[in-house]
Amino acid sequence: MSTALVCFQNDLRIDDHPALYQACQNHDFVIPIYVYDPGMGSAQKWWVHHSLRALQQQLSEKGMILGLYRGKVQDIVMNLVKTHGLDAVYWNHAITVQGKGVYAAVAKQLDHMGVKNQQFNGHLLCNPDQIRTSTGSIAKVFTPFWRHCLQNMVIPDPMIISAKDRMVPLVSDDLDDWSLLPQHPNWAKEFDQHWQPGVTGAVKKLEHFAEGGLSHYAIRRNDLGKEGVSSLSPHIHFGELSLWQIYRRVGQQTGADPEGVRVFISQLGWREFSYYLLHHFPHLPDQNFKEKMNFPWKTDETTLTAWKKGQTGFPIIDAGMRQLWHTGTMNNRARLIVSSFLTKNLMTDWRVGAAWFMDTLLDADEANNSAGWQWVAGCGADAAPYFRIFNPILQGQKFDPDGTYVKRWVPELADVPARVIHDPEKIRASSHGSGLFGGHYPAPIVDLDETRQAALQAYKELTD
DNA sequence: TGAAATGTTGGGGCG
DNA sequence: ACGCCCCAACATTTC
Repeated sequence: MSTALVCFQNDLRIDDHPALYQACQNHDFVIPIYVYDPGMGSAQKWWVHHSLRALQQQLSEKGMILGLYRGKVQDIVMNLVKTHGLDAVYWNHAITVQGKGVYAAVAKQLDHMGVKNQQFNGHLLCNPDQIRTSTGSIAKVFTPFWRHCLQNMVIPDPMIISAKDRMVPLVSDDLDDWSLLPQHPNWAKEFDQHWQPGVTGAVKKLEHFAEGGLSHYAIRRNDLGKEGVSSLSPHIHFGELSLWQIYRRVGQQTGADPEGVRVFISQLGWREFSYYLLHHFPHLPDQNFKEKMNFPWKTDETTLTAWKKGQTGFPIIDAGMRQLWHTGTMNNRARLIVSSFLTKNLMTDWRVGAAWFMDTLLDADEANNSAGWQWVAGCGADAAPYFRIFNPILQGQKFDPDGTYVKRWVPELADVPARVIHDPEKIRASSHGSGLFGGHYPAPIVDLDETRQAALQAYKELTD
């Protein structure tokens, strides 16, 4: 009789889980474990609590009991291996910089002890070591990278595990003891109106999107007032859906507009590109990808706090930041607008914005978040040119023309006509302006034109 | 996955 | 009738 350990990370599913699948194929008993990382963002702690509950249930139905542990992964794994005489340890490749280091050490020690250990790709569509440009260098531009991926991609058949014989539970933590849910105050109280963590909720979202929004995705993804996006990102981040499952599902959707499918799949491509960059440049989260773009960042706690709280006086910015606070997510277009505003109009270091997103976004992801912020700040791979500065008024008028998005998240402006709602000056001049500014909605915290010119000047001096 | 400044064109008002 | 000017509307360039 042989027993294997399977280490779960952000792959909280049981199907299309290569490590779990192999363990179940090769061994009589399988012990799945999850080790908690207290460095996780606050919003994600809420998610992972519920997702682990769901995973426990799913594993239990297959005869497996999820062990929950805190502490150093290496100590925990070695202790289990020695105490229970385990025959093998399996896991999907770690995808964070820290996780890679941790698991490399685990593999080394297991090798040293002569304990079988195997790692699998559970998170990516392509092996990042196999994608190169035609000259053999690391790809730094999205389009050729993604074309190469699409050509090399192999989507495996579904990996479905069968039930194992039930084991006696190991001594492990109780999920409730981790106190992952916020109390006093419970700022996550609205989250469950928007989200159902775990595979069941993930599949519901995938089905809903494939049958509905997918066809119109190419256009509506930018439409802030409509539910045009898939909202799958937290489920993808925690690995409740495999990329292969998503890829298969959208490909099978009959009658879907091929352009919608193509654009949606290309979003998986941007994720893939971010992971590729992080794999080859482990400093992506803390250093400029383009080293020379070391902007003269400013530190201003007052404007930073206004940005975080959605009190900048620019309706589209405030709507985005409040959507983030209330729901743990933000429309991608809105992310571009608020991050351009923070880095360019407020001249705030992109790492400061990235840290706030890591703490508040349910889908916060080291690779995507770092690559995205660097892209906006102009120091990333295939980045927006430094002079591309979004005007929040124009962006609002363009992508939220009837003001639906602003009115939903900034209720102070609910009665302001759509014609003026994105422009603070026009609101002030309208009959609704009196009493609004300086009252319960803030006046703009910066002058758009001045800050734009200042940013251009600062960026220009970098290149001189 | 920009915005603003600058350049060009063409219709219409007007002397 | 004709040239001139104005200025949208659109295109191009620049940041």
